[in-house]
Amino acid sequence: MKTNEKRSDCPISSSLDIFGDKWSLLIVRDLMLHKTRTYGDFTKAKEKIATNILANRLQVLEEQGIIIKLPYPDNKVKGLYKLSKKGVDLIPAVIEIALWGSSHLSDTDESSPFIEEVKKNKVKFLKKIMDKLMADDVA
Amino acid sequence: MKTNEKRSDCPISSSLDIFGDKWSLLIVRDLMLHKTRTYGDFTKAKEKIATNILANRLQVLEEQGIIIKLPYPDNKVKGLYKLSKKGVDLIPAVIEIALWGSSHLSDTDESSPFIEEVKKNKVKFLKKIMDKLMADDVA
DNA sequence: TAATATTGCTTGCATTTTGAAAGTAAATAT
DNA sequence: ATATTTACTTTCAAAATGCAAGCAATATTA
Repeated sequence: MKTNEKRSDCPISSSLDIFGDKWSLLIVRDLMLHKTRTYGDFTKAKEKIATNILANRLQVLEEQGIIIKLPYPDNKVKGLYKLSKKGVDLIPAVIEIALWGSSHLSDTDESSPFIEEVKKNKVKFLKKIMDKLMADDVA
Repeated sequence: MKTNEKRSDCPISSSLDIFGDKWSLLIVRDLMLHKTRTYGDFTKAKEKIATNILANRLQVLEEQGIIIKLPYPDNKVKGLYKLSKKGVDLIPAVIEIALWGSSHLSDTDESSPFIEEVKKNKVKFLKKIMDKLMADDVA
């Protein structure tokens, strides 16, 4: 993976240079909805990411300062991944993608609890979830 | 390209199944900023998309109902691509990505005229650009 | 304490996607 | 009538993806 090549100075293009793939934003999604996750938690997500891809995406997202890896309390094998401030700031984009999918794609999980809440009051939901994720010492 | 395989019922995952790559949203970007574009216009964008990839993405986006191909007036060779309603509805997501890139990535084109306008008043900008794109008979 | 299981990866290899370059057919311009 | 433009398609090498197995460092269980 060549993560250091920018195709242009366009902020959209440069963003997609980092997370323009089918997996990166799903990692952000899982961290957004669960606050922290271990490596094993990610592998248990229903989309079934391959472990080599997961390891690569976690590394890229960490290099880019979007996620942070912390030690797991009282366990030297496990690690805890969480969103950084830069990662939390990606949530509005992820939410817009979720809203689009939920209103334009069939057979998507419309009844997902967070989608309903977002539709009811997007600003309130965003504030709530971003505040929660930023609550503890985020870099 | 297998565009018909859904990894899960999650609206984020299903959205990324369609446009989770480095090019699709750049096509949406160009249509958002220029209203309509020909095939040749897309190839002239600064990111230099390969023509085989462009042809494939245009086909997928059309199949998915995100873009519409219209005949070019008085010319049987050219075509005109434009966003459908479903495509216009992707603009909020694209804008959030642009805002994120613009505030978190260095060397992005901060001074791009539309980014400044979005930062000044996002809701107003969105309304203006979406209204404009929806003005003429959008499917 | 010794054997077993868990965790977070890495490796090998086949398949799929991407990307650069060249090619092509239809239509338009000269 | 010839040259050029337009919108692709084809070819082939390189890179990314995905599946399965492997592995070393803990942690748990007997």
